[in-house]
Amino acid sequence: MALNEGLSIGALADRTGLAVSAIRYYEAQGLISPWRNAGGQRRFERADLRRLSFVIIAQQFGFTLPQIKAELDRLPGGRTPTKADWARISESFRAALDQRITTLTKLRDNLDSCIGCGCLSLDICALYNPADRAAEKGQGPRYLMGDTPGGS
Amino acid sequence: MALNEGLSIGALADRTGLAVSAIRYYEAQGLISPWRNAGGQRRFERADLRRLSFVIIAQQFGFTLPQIKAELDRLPGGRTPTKADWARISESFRAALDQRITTLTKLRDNLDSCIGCGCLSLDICALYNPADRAAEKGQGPRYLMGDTPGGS
DNA sequence: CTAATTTCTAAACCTAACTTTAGGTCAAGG
DNA sequence: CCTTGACCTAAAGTTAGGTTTAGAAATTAG
Repeated sequence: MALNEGLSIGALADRTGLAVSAIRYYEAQGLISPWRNAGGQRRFERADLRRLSFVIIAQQFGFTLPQIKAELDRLPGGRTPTKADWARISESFRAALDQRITTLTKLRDNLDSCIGCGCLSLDICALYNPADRAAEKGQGPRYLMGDTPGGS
Repeated sequence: MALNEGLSIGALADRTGLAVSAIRYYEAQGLISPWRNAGGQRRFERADLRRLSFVIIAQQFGFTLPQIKAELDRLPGGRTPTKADWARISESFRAALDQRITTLTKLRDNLDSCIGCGCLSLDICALYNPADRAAEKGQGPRYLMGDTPGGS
């Protein structure tokens, strides 16, 4: 191994725990931009490793890939997040998390007040909440347990 | 409208707020079993209305349709949930909710302890690699990360 | 009775985030 | 040199939870 040739995709997969196919997919989505060696194979730098860590973490917070890309793109000069950036981004994460926790807790409280009532009535049950459900339209899976974070 | 002919699918859609297509889909998934009139059209009873209410509520709790079906199927005699059943089922819901809240809260605490650290290091960041990442039931590998001590 | 709604079925389409497959190419070991 | 094994691309497949479409039959309104 010569100088600093960077990591191969397989090595990166080993270090991140991601599948090779997932890393290629992330590149296709514009989340990372590895360079290519003479033979056309991808080579990754430490910056890519960091960006991927960021992706993995942000996903746990429920952000979609476009949202994560937007966050990375918003960094001045398209940098990889530094300590200062991270502090700013954390605010957004924290807010999204807080909101999800609040939503779930409210749902649980409704459940508690409903245990034993057995009503399941469309008209009066607090658990049945047409107002919230009416909002969502369109195709695709309903992952509507609470809210999709992100925004702004 | 003669005697007790039951609701048409459109009427049921109006009462539940569900789309007609969704109701047909739920039937295809075995969540409800309406009868058919002479012309082959679906007719729904109040029991179906209740089952659908149950489905709607359970979905808000994040249960998948197969899980919901399992819950409905487990009722003695395939009944629609009554007050007593509901109390029992609520336990299960409550537990699932509690766990979800716990997970999110832990994630938030990790975030708090990480704000300002800016590490995003695969090896030491607490946000990266919560035990949950391996437990995700997605299609892909998503395996556990062993520590990768040592450099590139 | 006729026109306008509803409803019927089956199959195709939708999104998100990937994986799998097919058919080659590159790189490293013996 | 030859053979693995890792890598390449493009396209199609996967899962969840439905929606949309097309063409035909039933029901309802006037």
